[in-house]
Amino acid sequence: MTNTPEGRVREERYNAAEIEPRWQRIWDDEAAFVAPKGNPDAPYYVLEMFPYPSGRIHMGHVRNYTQGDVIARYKRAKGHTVLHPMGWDAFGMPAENAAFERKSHPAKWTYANIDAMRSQLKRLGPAIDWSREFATCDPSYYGKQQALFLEMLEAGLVYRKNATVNWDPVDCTVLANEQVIDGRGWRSGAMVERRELTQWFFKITEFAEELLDGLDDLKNWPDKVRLMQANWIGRSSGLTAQFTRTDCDDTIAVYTTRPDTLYGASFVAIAADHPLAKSLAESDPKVADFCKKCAVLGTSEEALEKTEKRGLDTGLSVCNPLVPDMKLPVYIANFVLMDYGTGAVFGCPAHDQRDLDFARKYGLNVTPVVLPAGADPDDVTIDAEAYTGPGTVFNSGPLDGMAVEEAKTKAIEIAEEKGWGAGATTFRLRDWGVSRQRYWGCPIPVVHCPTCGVVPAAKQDLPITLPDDVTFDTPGNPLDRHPTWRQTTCPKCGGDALRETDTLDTFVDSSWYFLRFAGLDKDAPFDSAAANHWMPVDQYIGGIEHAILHLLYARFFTRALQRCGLTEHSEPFKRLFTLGMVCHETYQAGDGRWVMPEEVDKSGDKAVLRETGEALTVGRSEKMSKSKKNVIDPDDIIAQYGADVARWFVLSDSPPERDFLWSDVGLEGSWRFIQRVWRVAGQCLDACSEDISEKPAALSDGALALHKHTHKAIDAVSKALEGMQFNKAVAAMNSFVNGIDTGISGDGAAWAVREAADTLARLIGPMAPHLAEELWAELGHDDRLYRAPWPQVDPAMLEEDTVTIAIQIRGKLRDTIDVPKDLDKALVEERALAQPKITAAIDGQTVRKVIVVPNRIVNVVI
RNA sequence: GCCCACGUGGCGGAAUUGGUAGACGCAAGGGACUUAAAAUCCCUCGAUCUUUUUGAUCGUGCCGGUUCGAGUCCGGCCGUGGGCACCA
Repeated sequence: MTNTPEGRVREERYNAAEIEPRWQRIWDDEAAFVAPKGNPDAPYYVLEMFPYPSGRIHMGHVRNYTQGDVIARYKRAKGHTVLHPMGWDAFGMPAENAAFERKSHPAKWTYANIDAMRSQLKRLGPAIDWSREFATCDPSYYGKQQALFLEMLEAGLVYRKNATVNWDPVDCTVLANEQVIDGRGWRSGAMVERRELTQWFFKITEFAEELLDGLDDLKNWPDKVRLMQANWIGRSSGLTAQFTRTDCDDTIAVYTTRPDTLYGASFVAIAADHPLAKSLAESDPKVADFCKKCAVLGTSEEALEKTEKRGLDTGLSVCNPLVPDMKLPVYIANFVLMDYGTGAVFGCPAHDQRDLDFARKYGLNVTPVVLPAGADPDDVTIDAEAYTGPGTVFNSGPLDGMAVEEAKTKAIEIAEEKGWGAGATTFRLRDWGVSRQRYWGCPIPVVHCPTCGVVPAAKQDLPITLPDDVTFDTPGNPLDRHPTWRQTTCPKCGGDALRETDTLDTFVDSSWYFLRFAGLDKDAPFDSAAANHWMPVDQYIGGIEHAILHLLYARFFTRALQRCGLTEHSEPFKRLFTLGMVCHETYQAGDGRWVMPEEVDKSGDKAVLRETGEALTVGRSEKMSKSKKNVIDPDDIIAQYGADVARWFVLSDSPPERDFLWSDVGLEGSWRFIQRVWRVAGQCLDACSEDISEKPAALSDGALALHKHTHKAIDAVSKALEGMQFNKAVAAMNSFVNGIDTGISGDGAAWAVREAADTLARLIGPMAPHLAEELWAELGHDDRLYRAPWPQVDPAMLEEDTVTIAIQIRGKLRDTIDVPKDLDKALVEERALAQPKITAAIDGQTVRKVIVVPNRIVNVVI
């Protein structure tokens, strides 16, 4: 028992239930984490991807927000002024589904979820600036988003065109890809059709080049994310060529990245929604039928690509423009995408696997035109595998003898000279369709006027708010059915007009929220000066599942708003860290229903339902999800062990970028560690001195050893936190605490113990902040730990004067020796070869070579 | 199908980025303390063989390669996960 400075009696155990809420109140009362207005020095913006308010916080959130919090607290200790806000990505389908299932309004459901999740989150004690909190479904947010939409419309970055959607013919509603299961609507079970609607698009393709080139400057993004984005944008260079029909003068524009293989062409294929296919379908029922079959797959690329490649011969043929006497049949094919290139391709089966499969299926020619190095031109056969490697072009008239790249350039040159084609750079990236036929989203601020056409809403009419009096008992968009909401007047002519009833894709909501956090403003979408000061986000943290879409859209939005003059930055996120997911095994009862882990009793590999003893099937560990009920509620853990134990645990085991396999047993270990810190700190309090300001002139061996131990811990923990290797920071803290010896004596012993205790509190501060503040107060500090600076390493204390060197013989470890650090290579070699185990192993054989790596290893080659 | 990752003891993982594989933790086993339990502390802990120790061989998903030396680099497989544009 130790008396604390405040006269309280120190408890035997760390009492989370008492200590944690107390510190949370103090932080709150002191507005500890509210970022200052104005332009503070050394700004640091930490942001975790904001959550969708699905109902309850799950361990994935705990992991994400704890990691962001460690960075926020660490950067503050390092002297930064930190902005660490929180909000809610609150529009989306689940709220409408809940409305449909429970007959409650999406807004009510969403705000109730936000309240529940906010209080759960606060129990973790995060250093968040709650004064900037907002939800994207607040009219004060989405109204500003409508203003941004109008800005972008004015800047020519928004337009309308037709696009295909999944149409459920029974429910008469548009379905998300997620709602299409095996080609059927999830509720009606009807076969889904593709249907064309006029929709709003953002011109992201106008930024394709700069979004691609900009990746090179994002040095602190994971390489894999940059690569995925580069592939997604997909720049390719090739040729757009006109293939003239043999029956008339019309041409079909074909895009290819392989103009070098034009002599190997054996067919032309067009998309089922190509204008030519559509016009053929009008007169030919066989074509119409085939096109209709192509349309039942839904709109996802995965579904299209996985389906069997099929084609229909239209009976038409075209001339190969490079080889005028070569006639090619024209097919309609289900694998050609209207959205990419020109919606038409030529097939060269010898050098493209998909084309080869197609040619084999429909009995088309296979003519090799690229010769691999060393192959015999008279003996080239293509069987089941197309040749896609480098080589020399042959069988190809003017291109003969050229290397592939050279032949591509030459073919484009000929096309441009003769006028039947032109070199073209194409992107895989498509414009971003943002229209959604749903209620729970941001209304698109335009008006349809019978006389003026599509007219932007007047800025003074914003926000255009969602009506509250809607019902979800019938499928489809309630805004369409609302008796009065649509009716308005045209901002241009003042006549009767109708509002747009589509709402914006929820990805729009999350494409600029970081700007509003930084420059929260009553009137503007964001205060540009404030946003420019905080932006770009210094550290962005979130799930790897957002590697492409969310991150690309946010990058696009930032550039688009820069063009509109609203921000000076072109990239939103300076440093990105992507997290793995939290997984748990699943439990399923005989009737197929899923069972929550808390209802299960497990012994070995067997699991039973606790209440009834019914046997359960144990499934593999996968991403925690509501649908499979394999979720752990953090509230139970916080109630039982406390927030710091929960935080410590999610930081401890897996490296953050890897998936985290949940296990309850690990929690006990974290609990023991927190208790251990409490006990060791208590021992320190008994043995330490009050005054730490002056380092004593002399230190006993024990004091010096502890002093060194402390500085090694500072070094290890700092490096781990800088690299976001929280599991390594935890390991370093374990070693530190294990090695704090309070039983030392002699010169400076009390000082060294005091230094260790202070350092202990500071180093665990970012990870276990409640415990750390409590220890800091116990140590008699007047000020708060959250305002205390990070400890500094004395580099001299990290030096060792001896090193252990491994001695290998032909790469196999035979012995180790301790030598003075930086000992001369020749001396190291001499000593190594003199070791009895080494002489015995060499056993008189000739030593051919000795490799000496300073301070590390000696390898003897015999 | 395409793009991107990942794969190390019973388990989570570490390995100074090509240099002693298994740090740290969990689980397990043994012991101390205790009337007992909890808590705490100490010891053992990749596999096989051998041995009192010493030691030997194998070992980082599989097959091959580069190197004095490979968990790390290269090529080819297998498996798992993420994304595929209307899930967020």
